[in-house]
Amino acid sequence: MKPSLEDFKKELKMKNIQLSYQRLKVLEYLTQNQCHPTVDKIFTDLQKDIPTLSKTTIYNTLRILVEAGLVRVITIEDNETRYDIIVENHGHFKCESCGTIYDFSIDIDSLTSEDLNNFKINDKNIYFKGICPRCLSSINEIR
Amino acid sequence: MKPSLEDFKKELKMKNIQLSYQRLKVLEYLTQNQCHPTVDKIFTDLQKDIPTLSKTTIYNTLRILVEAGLVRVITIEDNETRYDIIVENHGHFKCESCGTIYDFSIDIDSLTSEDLNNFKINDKNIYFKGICPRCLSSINEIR
DNA sequence: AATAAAATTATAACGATAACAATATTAAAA
DNA sequence: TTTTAATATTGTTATCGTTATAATTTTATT
Repeated sequence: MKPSLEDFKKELKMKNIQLSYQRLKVLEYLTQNQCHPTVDKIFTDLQKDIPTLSKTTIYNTLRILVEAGLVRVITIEDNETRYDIIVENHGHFKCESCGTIYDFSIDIDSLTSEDLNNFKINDKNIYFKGICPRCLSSINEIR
Repeated sequence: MKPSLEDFKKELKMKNIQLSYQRLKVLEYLTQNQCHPTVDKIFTDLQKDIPTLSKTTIYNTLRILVEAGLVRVITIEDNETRYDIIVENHGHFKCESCGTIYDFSIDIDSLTSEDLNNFKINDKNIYFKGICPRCLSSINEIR
């Protein structure tokens, strides 16, 4: 079951996290744009609505949302940190040609290794890299 | 079968990449220290042997080795890029307490998702986060 | 309405990486 | 072997994402 914006609001209230106008907008943005945006993209897009917006606020808000467990950090490339509203476990595929990040379903929970028997696992991440179908077909057109 | 330093040398020769003294030292370092070092760690350690060493050289060398397919970039945290000599497919576990990165064996090749049927997959990565046994036991000692 | 607490903003600082030009080293040609 | 060209290394500077800090504004509390 997909959590709605309302669910997220309730969860923040439960955790005693104030929902300021800016924070609300960031949360709205993340639920409506599940494209794993960077800080810069979020900032640029929201600035159109909130001209006084500061980038620091985006960083602060995201940190708070991550700590509250509503948002997840996606680290695929070292120079671009992306953010994902947490929906369900899934993997990420990054196209090396166009840069788009795709979600894909995969059963992460069942992933285990005997080597980690005595480890406490808090977080599992999977990401693939390659070429997406759109870029594959555009390469074929050129030939 | 584990590739040796000699194997790597041959591979570089085949790819027409000159093996300068600095590059050799980096390669040696990576084969002897499979602890997923950062650029800074490599630089600091090698500087003891090569006082004139420049950090730029480390960056250049690593880029070349990555392009040649001998070294793999490990991106777990966005603020620390790590490097791994490529041995075989395995996952990485980062301890959130002490920061150590552990390898663990896992069958990455068999990981697939129907969602990616039309995608060309070049690279698969798995990393977990949590607490390692050593840190777990030291926490217990305190209690 | 007054006060305290928290959030936002603007600015400056920081650190990792990349760009650049100058120097040193290696490889190739004479 | 000497000369020349190509490549690698070095040191410096620039860039960019992120964080720290202080001032201002907004929100909550009395």
